[in-house]
Amino acid sequence: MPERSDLESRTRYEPAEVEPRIVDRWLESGLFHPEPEGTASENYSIAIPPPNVTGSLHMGHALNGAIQDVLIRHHRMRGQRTKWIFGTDHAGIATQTQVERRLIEEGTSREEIGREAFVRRAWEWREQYGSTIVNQFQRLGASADYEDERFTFDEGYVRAVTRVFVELYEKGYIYRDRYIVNWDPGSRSAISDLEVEEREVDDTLYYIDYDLEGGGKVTVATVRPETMLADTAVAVNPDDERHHDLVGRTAILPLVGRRLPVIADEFVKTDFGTGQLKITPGHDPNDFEIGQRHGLDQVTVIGEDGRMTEEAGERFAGLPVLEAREAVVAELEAEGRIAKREPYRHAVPFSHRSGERIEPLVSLQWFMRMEELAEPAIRAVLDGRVRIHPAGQRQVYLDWMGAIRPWCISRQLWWGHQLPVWYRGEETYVGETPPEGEGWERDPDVLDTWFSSALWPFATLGWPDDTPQLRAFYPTDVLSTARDILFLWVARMIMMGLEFAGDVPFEDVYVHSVIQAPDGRRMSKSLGTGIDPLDEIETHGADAVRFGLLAMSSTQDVRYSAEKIQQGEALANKLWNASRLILLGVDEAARPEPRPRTVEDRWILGRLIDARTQAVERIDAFDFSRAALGLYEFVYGELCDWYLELVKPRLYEGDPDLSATLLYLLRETLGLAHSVIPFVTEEIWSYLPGAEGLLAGWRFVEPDHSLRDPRAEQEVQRLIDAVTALRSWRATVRVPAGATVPARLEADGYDATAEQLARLARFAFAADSGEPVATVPVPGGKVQVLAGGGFDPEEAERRRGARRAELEAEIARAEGKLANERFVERAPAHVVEGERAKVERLRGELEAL
RNA sequence: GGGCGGUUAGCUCAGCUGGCUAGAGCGCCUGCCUUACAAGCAGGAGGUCGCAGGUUCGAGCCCUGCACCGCCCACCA
Repeated sequence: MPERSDLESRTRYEPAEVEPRIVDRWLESGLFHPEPEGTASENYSIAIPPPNVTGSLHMGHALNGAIQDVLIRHHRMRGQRTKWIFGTDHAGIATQTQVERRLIEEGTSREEIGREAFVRRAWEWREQYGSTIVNQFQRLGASADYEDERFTFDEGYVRAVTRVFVELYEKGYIYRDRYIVNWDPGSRSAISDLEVEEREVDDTLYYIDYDLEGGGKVTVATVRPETMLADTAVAVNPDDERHHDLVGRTAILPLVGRRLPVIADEFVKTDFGTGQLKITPGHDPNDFEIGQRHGLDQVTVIGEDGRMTEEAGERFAGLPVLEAREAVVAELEAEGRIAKREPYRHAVPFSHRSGERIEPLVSLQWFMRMEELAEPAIRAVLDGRVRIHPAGQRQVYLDWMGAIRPWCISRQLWWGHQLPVWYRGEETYVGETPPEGEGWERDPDVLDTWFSSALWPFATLGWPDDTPQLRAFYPTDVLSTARDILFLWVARMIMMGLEFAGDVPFEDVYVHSVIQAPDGRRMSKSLGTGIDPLDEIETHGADAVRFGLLAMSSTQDVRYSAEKIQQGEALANKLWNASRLILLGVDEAARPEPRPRTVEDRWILGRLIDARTQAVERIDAFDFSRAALGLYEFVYGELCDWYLELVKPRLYEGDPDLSATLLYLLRETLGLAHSVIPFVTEEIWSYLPGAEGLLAGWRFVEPDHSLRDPRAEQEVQRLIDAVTALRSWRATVRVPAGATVPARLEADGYDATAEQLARLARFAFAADSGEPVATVPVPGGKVQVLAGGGFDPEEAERRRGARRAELEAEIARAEGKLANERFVERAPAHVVEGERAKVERLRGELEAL
């Protein structure tokens, strides 16, 4: 049990000491693991975007973790049965690449040790590193259901993946085809369009002459001369008058001698190059389609190993692509066929995974047709069953879904869900269990990682079985994620959820900011711009990092702000020290209970209700920045700066009602702040008299609106404004900080607060009728400063003059408005009224001066 | 090429459906070790809201054009 002496000695909150033991207490409590009872509509659930099993926490995880945890803790404290579905993704390419790298370091390779041994190594890798990211989420304070952790290779999960594949195959959506794909030489696998990124590259554009049969020539432009070996046609635009006569003729492919028909196709641009285009259906996606339109042959001269094939001819076979390019150019040069070369900068596809340049090639792969699944997923967003925030992302989703293309789902990897497909001669078998009979061979390919991820919200809950978990937590409530996987993952979850789980997978999609480096560049390890959230947690505390990230977050991308983290750190420390003041000062027997006795008591109870109401609204609206900053404002600007200062004398005297009120305020504030800064609030909770169990498991009660007292709130606001005015005056006229200023209060509305005003501003009010030496306007009147208080009369005069000028200018402005008939006529009454009231107020102040 | 978002204090950002003298944090200046916190407290300076037009009684906010910056999508070799 915490000791009072600890509170006395710990004048500074030390997150690094506190947070790890709080994590342990939470995990031991079982609070994060709900029993699957009730219905999904009454419960609250979120499925985490599963991090890569061997990954580690980056800033995006930290932000998204903070966001989801705020939602989860908030709803848990509002009394809902709450489940944060947690687990990890096998992350096909990423994990396989890491394991392969290790093998190469050991002087071997995946080919050398074979598939079985490789998969075993990958599992070992997972055993070794799989807990890292889990511990890191725990360190962040994420209150996920770790007792029910899922992995995309869990037995049940694999069953779900297989079931979905087989059903989609049986429906005819999944098919095998020979088609041009994005071949990633780095991972030696096909990848989907979404895993390709364009990068600007400096290339050379070569102009090559091809002879025409019967005389003449065509000149084609290309950045990849080596692919000419696979040309099967030359094309011109049908409307290009320069080349009309060429259509139907035959060109001779240099170095190879193949006869190439000259065809007409709309794709060819008349204003690029020569308007004559070499057609290479085997190695260019556009040419592939042109080839299909015209029934051209596909020749493959580049193999999956990135080297030229036998078909390239014996001079080139076996050469890596770049060497082949040089060799081809050299031979063309020797034949005098390079008409021109020019430097050329253009966008080229690269693998998002391996970073290598994509090699488009024709390959036999499994594809999934998407239109049928997209249609209901579009409708779900259009009719609001799924709401996407911010709204701009909704249109992006709809546009992409409306133009959806087939998805290449097979990957030539070993770490993944192997296709449930077997072949025997010409026969193909697809099923959840292996086929009967001899001689079947299983397709070696695995599924795109995103295929299994698409099932995450329901496969984690036990689908395809009808489980209590599914009934209690599907559909989930919110999916929070980064923009870059809106198509890759979110859209596919919606499609799969509707098709297989019979409902949308979540009702709200929150697309959060991308946190950029402080200089605006992308945060990345390779650029050296990455900031490790765990380092930040170590130095500033998880509360600070959570607060800072939430305060930074926005509907657009934001730069990482060290100041916001420090603001969070300051808030945690402030709350800790405010709690020390309260806990060390209250009666030992006191228990939390609102017992307002004074105007400031009534005022702060009203402020608390407002703070709480706003927090709920903001969190419900996914406005995390304002939720965090609003909390800061309440704790600093209202509770600490004013209320605690106001009640200190009563606290030192020992007022039992105040003790009860203070403990109540502290308890409610801890509850209010907990979802944002869970650690420091939990730590303080452990010292709070009358607090039972863990704050993480505490249930909010609805605010008691009968505690509101608008008049008291007004009086205290007036007091605050007056104190501020007097402090400002004494600072500018150089009253010594410790001095008390003798004065007479000539203002209304301070019956209950005059004493406080004098104390906080260090003035002494007397009924003295002496001649004032200076006047300070305060709301409702003025304070007449009497002789005896030392101040700088010149400064006082300067201040008075400056203020007078300000007031006159503002009064003139407002009166100008009011003199404008059209304003009085057309502006809403309350605006006009407000303007009149302003003039009156400012005139009052001017007169007081 | 198409689309989306941005440009507000020295820095990072708020500013909701147009309406008090445009705000916050940090930084800066001044003063205070006031028995919760000096990583604190109090006070202060600092902004022609990217540019040019327009609508309106009234524009940081709405409209048009322009200039930069960022992101997404897209099949010019």
